[in-house]
Amino acid sequence: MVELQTSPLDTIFHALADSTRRRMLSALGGGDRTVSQLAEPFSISLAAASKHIKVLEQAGLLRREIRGRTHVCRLDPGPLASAHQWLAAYEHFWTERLDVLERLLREEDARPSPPPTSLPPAEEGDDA
Amino acid sequence: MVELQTSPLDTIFHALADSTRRRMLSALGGGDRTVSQLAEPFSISLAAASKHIKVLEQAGLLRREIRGRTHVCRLDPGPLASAHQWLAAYEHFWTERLDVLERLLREEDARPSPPPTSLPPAEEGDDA
DNA sequence: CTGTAATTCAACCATGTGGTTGAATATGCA
DNA sequence: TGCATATTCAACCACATGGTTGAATTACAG
Repeated sequence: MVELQTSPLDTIFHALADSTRRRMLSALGGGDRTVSQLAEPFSISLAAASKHIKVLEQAGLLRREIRGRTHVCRLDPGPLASAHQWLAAYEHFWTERLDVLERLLREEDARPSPPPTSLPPAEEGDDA
Repeated sequence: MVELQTSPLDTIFHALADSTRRRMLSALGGGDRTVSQLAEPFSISLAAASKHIKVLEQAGLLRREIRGRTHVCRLDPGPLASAHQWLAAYEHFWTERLDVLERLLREEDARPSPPPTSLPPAEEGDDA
């Protein structure tokens, strides 16, 4: 496939698509953690945990400060904000449910094919 | 690996971790679309597009109504709301940046290892 | 120096992913 | 009936993913 164009959002969402990594982020939400501390709750090898941490790091969700022989990891919320922002574009779809119903009832006649409403930050500029 | 426990959030974030699928969601934001309509902007086979749509469907992001020989797809924003909500737990990390700085400056002495603050909807109950 | 602790690296494995192509399955239309 | 349209299915391929184990690297401690 060779995937020549991987957008930041691809990487961020992929990093979030694993519950081990999400729980690591949760832990980091409580403060800085070393690699071993992040790995501790899971019954996987340190090497496996190290790979997960690298995925988070490459998604920009985690900054690493090497202090002697231990690596201290800190949450970087920036990419989470990006993801949150992307999702926010769809917010009205789940918040204005009753509103939509109301609007439908208010309309004089039903349009057979409604003109595309289109999202503000979407279509081509989706990954920008 | 056999992945015996896949959480909904795993599936949702995985579905979002592909720009083709995100752009399909964008299109659906503008109204219902058939499979061919969703596939049209992309230079991939219909079979490949069909697979993407199935991923979105299994994540619950898309509902399909079979109308004769065409499948009409509709955006289901529910799972987007879940993802948005999960991210919202981290919102203060990117909104209260200056606040944190201020708090640090206000503190009398630096604690060497700060007591874990812990996130409200996180840790074990991350996927619930 | 020597041992141990923290972490990564490298090689390997099973399975998943995203793509292809060609055939199958309906459905609509003349 | 017969053909075109819309979509999926099945088999295949290259590569990614998440896990393992064992060795390498680096730093602290006696």
